[in-house]
Amino acid sequence: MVESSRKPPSLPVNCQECPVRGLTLCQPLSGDALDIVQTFKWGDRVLPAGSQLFMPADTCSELFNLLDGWIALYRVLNGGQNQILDFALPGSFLGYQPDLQAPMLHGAECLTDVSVCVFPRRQFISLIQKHPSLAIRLADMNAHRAIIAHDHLTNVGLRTARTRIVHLLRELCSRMGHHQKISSGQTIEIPLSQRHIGDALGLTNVHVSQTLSGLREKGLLRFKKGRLEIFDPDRLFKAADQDELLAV
Amino acid sequence: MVESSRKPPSLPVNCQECPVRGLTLCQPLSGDALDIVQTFKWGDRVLPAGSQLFMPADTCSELFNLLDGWIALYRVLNGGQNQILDFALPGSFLGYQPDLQAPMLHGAECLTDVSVCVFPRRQFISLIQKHPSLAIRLADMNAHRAIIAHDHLTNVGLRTARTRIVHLLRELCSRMGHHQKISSGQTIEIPLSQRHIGDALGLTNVHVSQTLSGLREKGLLRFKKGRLEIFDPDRLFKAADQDELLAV
DNA sequence: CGCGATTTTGATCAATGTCAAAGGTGGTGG
DNA sequence: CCACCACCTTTGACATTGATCAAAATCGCG
Repeated sequence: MVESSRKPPSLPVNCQECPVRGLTLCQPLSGDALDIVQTFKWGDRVLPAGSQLFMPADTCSELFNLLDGWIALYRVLNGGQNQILDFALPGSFLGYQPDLQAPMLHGAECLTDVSVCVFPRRQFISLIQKHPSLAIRLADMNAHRAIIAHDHLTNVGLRTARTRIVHLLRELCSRMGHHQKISSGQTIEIPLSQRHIGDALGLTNVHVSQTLSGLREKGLLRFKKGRLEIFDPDRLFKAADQDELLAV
Repeated sequence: MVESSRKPPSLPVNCQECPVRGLTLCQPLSGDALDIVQTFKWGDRVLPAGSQLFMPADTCSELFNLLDGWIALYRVLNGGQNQILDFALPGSFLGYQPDLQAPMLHGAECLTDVSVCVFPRRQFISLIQKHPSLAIRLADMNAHRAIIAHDHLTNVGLRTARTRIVHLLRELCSRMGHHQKISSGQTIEIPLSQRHIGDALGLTNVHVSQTLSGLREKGLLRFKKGRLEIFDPDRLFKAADQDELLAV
């Protein structure tokens, strides 16, 4: 399931012309410091849709900057149930946890073909020690992850299936850069299956399907094969903002 | 609702004898650097149970180290619904978000009498720029917050009311330092009302009450007036670990 | 003693899960 | 080109969880 519109950057990637410079960890670095990071990084890697960048409980010797593609971060319980914690978009910094030696607490599954830039885990602490602006940037990115997790938690804890789905889709649109008004009938590529949506929101795929049908029949949106079409953004998002007022 | 066993530290607090040194942001600092932080901090503050350290949308000129007491971090939706995002225990660093000038995204309500150590927000960035170990510590604490949020999300997204409650209580016990085996009949102070539990887990207070009754009738635990009594820790936690096997 | 907040209980209802089956879709190999 | 297969989506019937509403009981506190 590769998106036609997505063209992977040519590898290896030079930091100076990194396609996600302004979004990543490296964002605060000036020209010289960027060169240092350039020598620090191990290289780049491409993975096909459906593969795993790392799995829960892996001991991982690398850290990653997501250059291109979508990745789902998830946990699994003993019972086999799956919770998607977050969707990582280009610019995300992946694999960092407080204890860098500890096994990973979550997995990372590629939703599309993906390319990443690879850092060695070992020397990472000394790198950010030498570049305090990186450490601060890292603190900010982690704080941002916590905020996104809190959004997500609020969505799952407080809202009904219908508004959960609408809020998730809106957040993804906004994180893709569609902040400005979405025009009626606009279509946006969101490379998720209904199962992914359900796993993110604590719903079954069946119920997601039924709920999406309802939204489609009301003329609000259509979600088909990774393609989101928004018919009535005003009504849709105003209702979602006033929360819970998407009633019948 | 003040806990009898809790005695607030005498104020003002000297950093060298800080009661939560090893847990806070300041943990990596040596003697000299600690003195610098000592001069940096504005002072200490005591708040009564039920008061708000800050509220959602506040523009806040301070940052806080929680010295003593419990605080609930929460969000509210337009509809007035309340989601508790996390419970802050002594050592938590409160108020940091990526944009330090932006209005707070969540509120902080004191669950007990509380004492905090207060930092000025303005010069905070320059402080951590001068002390990279602080920046790294901050990154770690933020990563840890994200992990806790992911635990919480998984709990709410995947589990049934009964296991949600058990897992929450266990996590709180563990964060209070009761890692080691909990003995049968042991009682632990958890200063929450059933409403708080519900607000954290996306359940109504009514359903929390009914579920706790069920657990009590099964001889597993009792939760009464902020006092958790665990009768059968083995059965309780083994079942909770195998997830969902707390059936009837 | 009396008041407000919290907890308990019971009855009913709505939202969501579970199960089962059928239809779509894309990919693969003959 | 077709046949087949795996996975995803849709639909319907039914079961279950948890919400809602209401009222009584309990607790903390002045």
